[in-house]
Amino acid sequence: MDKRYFSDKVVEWYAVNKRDLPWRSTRDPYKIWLSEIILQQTRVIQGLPYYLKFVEKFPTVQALASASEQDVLRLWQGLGYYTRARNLHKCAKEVVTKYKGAFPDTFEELKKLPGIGDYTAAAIASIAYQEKVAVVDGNVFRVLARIFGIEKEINSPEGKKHFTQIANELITPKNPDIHNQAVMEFGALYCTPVSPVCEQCIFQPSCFASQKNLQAQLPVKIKAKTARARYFYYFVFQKGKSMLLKKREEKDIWHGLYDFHLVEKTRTQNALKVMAEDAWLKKFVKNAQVVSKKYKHVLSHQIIHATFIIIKGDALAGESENLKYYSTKKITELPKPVLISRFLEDHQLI
DNA sequence: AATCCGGGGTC
DNA sequence: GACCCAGGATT
Repeated sequence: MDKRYFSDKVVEWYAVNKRDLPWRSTRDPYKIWLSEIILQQTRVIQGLPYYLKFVEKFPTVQALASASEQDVLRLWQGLGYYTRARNLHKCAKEVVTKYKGAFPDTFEELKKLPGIGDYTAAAIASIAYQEKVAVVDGNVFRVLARIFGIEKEINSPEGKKHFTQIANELITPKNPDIHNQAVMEFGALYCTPVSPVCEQCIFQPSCFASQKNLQAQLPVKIKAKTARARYFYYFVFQKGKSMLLKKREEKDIWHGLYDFHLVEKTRTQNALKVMAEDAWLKKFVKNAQVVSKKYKHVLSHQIIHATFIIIKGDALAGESENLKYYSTKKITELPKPVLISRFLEDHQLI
């Protein structure tokens, strides 16, 4: 397919078919940045309520910068990839302190900020400042691979470089923002990962993948390794209307979020045996009233098998800095992994 | 260059 | 329940 034909047609298609989304009716770089961070690896339908919450609570970059990381994480709760939230906050603070509250207006300068990589820098530079730089996200990979029959792997450095070059050859000097959004929207609404709507697609007659029936084979990617299994034993100490919570500070999943005292094993074990083997926990075995409940939590690269053991009664004496009792009311205000939230709700503990 | 971070959707 | 999606940071 001719490149110019594609660019013209996809922009025409966008004018008619684009969704009406709140971040598309603003020129505020702050709101455009916020939407782009939220939409990383996240569908519009899932990210939209979070965007609205953030704009309402933090209408400006200054408001976000002066918030605590706790508040930002709590508002982010449930979205996943929590590094995005920590970098969001960090970035807001940098914009205020290093750029006097105004986002930098070039691709290269934007990339220096935390949480802003190639894709997000291109999105902000083009959408907020009309810089002629192509965005290359999952939608772009897919649309270009299928329509032009590009069989390079999208998750290799060479492949990524190749797609970036093609995307930048396609982009029109006039309205690069519209062109970028058009390709992504087309990928999100028509040229979808599974079951693309080729029958109604304007490019169907000249689409490489459609002609050769290779929609399911394109784009090509190196397949990921299988997830590793982890076994978490959570000990839920209840003292009246309080529970013992720990802030996760180690370099691992759920950094900065709160959960219970945790013992990790490499395989399934009896909960009481796990207790007996732990120097600190074993003294609670004899007077513990144990209520056990198992959960499985599937992440991209690991599978968490969690067993929750409730220990009732005023059992604990030694509270430490990152392990202490929180009232039921306070717990609702803390950022927690979904697994913990689900457990607390199931047992009506909050 | 390889690996780590999560949600939800699809079949 | 297995598989898919995929931007940025870290190592």
